[in-house]
Amino acid sequence: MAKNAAARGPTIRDVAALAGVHPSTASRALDASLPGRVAEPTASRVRAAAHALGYVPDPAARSLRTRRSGLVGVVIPDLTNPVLAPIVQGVEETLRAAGFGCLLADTDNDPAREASAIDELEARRCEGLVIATARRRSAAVERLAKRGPAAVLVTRGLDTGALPLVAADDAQGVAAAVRHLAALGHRHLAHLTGPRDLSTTVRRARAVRESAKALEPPDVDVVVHHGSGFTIADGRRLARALLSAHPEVTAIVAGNDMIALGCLDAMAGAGLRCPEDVSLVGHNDMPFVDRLEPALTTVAIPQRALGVRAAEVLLGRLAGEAVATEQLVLPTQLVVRGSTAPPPPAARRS
Amino acid sequence: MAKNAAARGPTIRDVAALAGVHPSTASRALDASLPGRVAEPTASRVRAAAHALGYVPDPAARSLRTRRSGLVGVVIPDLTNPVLAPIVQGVEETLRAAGFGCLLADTDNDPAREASAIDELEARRCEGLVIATARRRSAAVERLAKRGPAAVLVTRGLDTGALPLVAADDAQGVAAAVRHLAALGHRHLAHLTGPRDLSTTVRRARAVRESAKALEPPDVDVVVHHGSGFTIADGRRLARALLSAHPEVTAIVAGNDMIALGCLDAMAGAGLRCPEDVSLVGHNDMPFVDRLEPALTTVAIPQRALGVRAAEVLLGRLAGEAVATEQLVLPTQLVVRGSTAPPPPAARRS
DNA sequence: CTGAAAGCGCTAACAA
DNA sequence: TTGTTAGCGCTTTCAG
Repeated sequence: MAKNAAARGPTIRDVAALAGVHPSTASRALDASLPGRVAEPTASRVRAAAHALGYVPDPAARSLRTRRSGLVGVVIPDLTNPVLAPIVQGVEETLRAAGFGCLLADTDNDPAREASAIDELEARRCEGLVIATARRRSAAVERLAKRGPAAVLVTRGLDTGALPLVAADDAQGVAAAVRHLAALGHRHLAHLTGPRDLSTTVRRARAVRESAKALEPPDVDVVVHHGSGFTIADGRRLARALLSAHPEVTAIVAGNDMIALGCLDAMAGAGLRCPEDVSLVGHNDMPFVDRLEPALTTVAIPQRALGVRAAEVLLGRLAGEAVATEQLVLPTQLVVRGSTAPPPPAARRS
Repeated sequence: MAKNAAARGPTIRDVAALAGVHPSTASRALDASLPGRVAEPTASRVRAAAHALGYVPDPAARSLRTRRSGLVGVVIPDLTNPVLAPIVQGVEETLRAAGFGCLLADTDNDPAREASAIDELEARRCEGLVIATARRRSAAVERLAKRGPAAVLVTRGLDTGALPLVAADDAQGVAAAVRHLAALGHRHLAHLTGPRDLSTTVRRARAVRESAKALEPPDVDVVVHHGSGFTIADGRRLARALLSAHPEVTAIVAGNDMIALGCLDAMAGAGLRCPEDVSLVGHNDMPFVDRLEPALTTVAIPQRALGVRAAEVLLGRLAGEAVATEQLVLPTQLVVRGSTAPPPPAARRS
C-alpha cells in the first residue's frame, strides 16, 4: 500500500510553537530580508527551532501569498545543438545562485511549440523567461513585451527590438572571417545561412556582404544562399547546390557550425578537399569543432557569458531595475584553425 | 514606475460568476479527470466562461490545496557532455507530455552540489526526481529511497540498488568491443575507466575483464587503469601514463567517449597513430564522434530512449504503480568505425 | 517588538 | 447535481 501523499513536513506553526512565539513572529524572524524586525534573542530561538525541526517553508503557500514563484522559464530550440549547453549552464548557474529555479523547455525548433511552451511557463507563473528561440517576428514572443513575465532574449532577437537581447557581436566576427579569407587570396566567397526569419541570419549575412564591399580593393564577390534551418542536413543541401552552381567559389562562410558540418559532408561528396580546394569558416565555435578533420576555423562567441549575462539582465528586471530595453553585445573572436587556407592556384572549374 | 506585481489574472470566482455558478462547481466542471460530476450544460457554460476570460488556474493555490506541484527535478552532472542532451530531451519531452514541468539542476560533477541540488529540488516540492549523477554510494541519493520525492536514476546506479535505475547494457556492449578487438588480432588490451565510485565504471570494467577471460582461446590480457573523472583531460592523463608504461598495449577500451577523446590527444602527443598503432573504442556514441578523425568506434547506448524510459518509470511511480525497484536495462550496440584496426605487425616496443 | 486576524486561489468534504 | 464551508501554509497589515 503506497502512501502516496508526501509526508507533511513541519510548518511554521510547529516552529513557532517550539520557539514559544506566534507564527507571524516566526515568519518575520526567518525572513532574512527584514533584519531587526524581531528581537535577536527571539529570532535566534526561532532559527534554532526551525533548524531542529528541519523546517522548509512551503513554496506553494509562500507563492500564493507573495505572488512570486521563484521560477524562471528557459526556452531553447534544441538541446542537442552543443552550442546551447554552455549557454544554458550559464543561465542556470546564475539563476540558481539568485535563488531561482529553472524550468526547461525544448521546442525542437518548432514555432508552435515555442508558443505553447511560453504559455505553459506562464501558466506556471514563472517570474521571468529566458528565450533562445525567438524568430524575427513572433506573436508569442512579442506579446511578452506588453504582458506577461519579464523576458530576455539570448542570441536571437526580435525585429522590433521590443525585448532585451543578449547576443554576440556576429558582425564583427564575420567581418574578421571575410578579411581573413580575402587575405588568404580568396576572391569568390559564398555565405550559406540559416533561416531568414532569425536575426542571427540577417546580422551575419549583412556583415558578410558589407565587409566584402569594404575591402580594399573591393574585388571579392559574395554569393549568399539562404537555408531553412541550422542543421547539418540543411548545410549539406545548401553546400551541394552551391558547389555545383558556383564552381568559382573557393571559400564558404557558414551560418553556423552545424551548417559548416554539412558543408564538409557535401565537399567530401563532391570530391573536394577542405581546405585545399574550398576553405570553410563556421560560427559559434561550439564544443568539439576543434577536433574535426580539418579543425574548423570559426567565429567564437562567448557561450557561457551569453547565458550568464542574459540571466543577469533578467535578474535586474526582476529586481525592478530601469526598464530600458537593453541590447547587449558581447565580443566575438575569429579562431583560425585548419579549415581555411589559400585558394587552389587554378580555378576549381575543371 | 515599473508595475512590478504581475497583473492578476481572472480567478475561478470570476469564471463562476460569469457562468452563474458557485466556484466549487466551476472547479469541478473544469476538472477533466472527474467526468460527469457536473451536468453537461452547466459544464459547458463554465468552460465557455473560462475560455472567454482566458482563465488559467493558479498553480500555487492549486498546489497548496492538492499537495502536488506538477514539478519534477532533473539532476545532471554536466550539460556540456553531449551524451546528456538527448537523455535530457527524452526526459523533458515525456514529462511535459504528462503535464509535468522540468526543473533542471547541473551539478558540474560535484557531489556537494548534487546534495544541495536535491535539497533544493525537494524544498521546491518536486514530486519526482530524475537523477543522472548518482555515485555508487551517496547519502543524499540513498536517502531518497526512504524519504522524499520519488526518484529514478539514469545510467548511474547505486550499489544498494535501492532506487530504480534505467541504464544501458554496458556489459554486452563492452563484451562486443573486446571480441571485436580480439578478432582483429589484438592480444594486449587496456581499459581506461572513469571514477571508481560510479556504477558505470565498475560495470564496464568487469565486463572488459570477464569478456577477455571468456575468449577462446583466452590469450588476451587486459590492463585496467582507473581515472578520476569522465573528461577529456582525464583521458589524456590516463592514456599518457598507460602508453609509456605499457608499450605492449595495442588497443584501448575507453570508459566513455570523452576519455576516448583524451586518448586520441595522448596518442598524437606520443607520436602514435590511431588506428594503425593503437586501436581505440569509446562508449556512448555521443553526438559528433562519428565525425572525428578517425571516426570513433564506440558502444552506442540508446540515449534518448534512456531519458524516455526513465521518465516513464518515474511517471509510473507517481501514478502509484507497484513500488518494485526496477532495474531497466536497454540494449547497446557496438558501432565499428575508423578507430579500430588490426594491430601493427611488430610489437610497438621500439 | 510581538500577537491577532485575515486572506492569497483553489478544491475536497459535506450538506442540501 | 450543485452550493456551503473550510482550510491548505504562509505573510502581511493592523493593533497592542
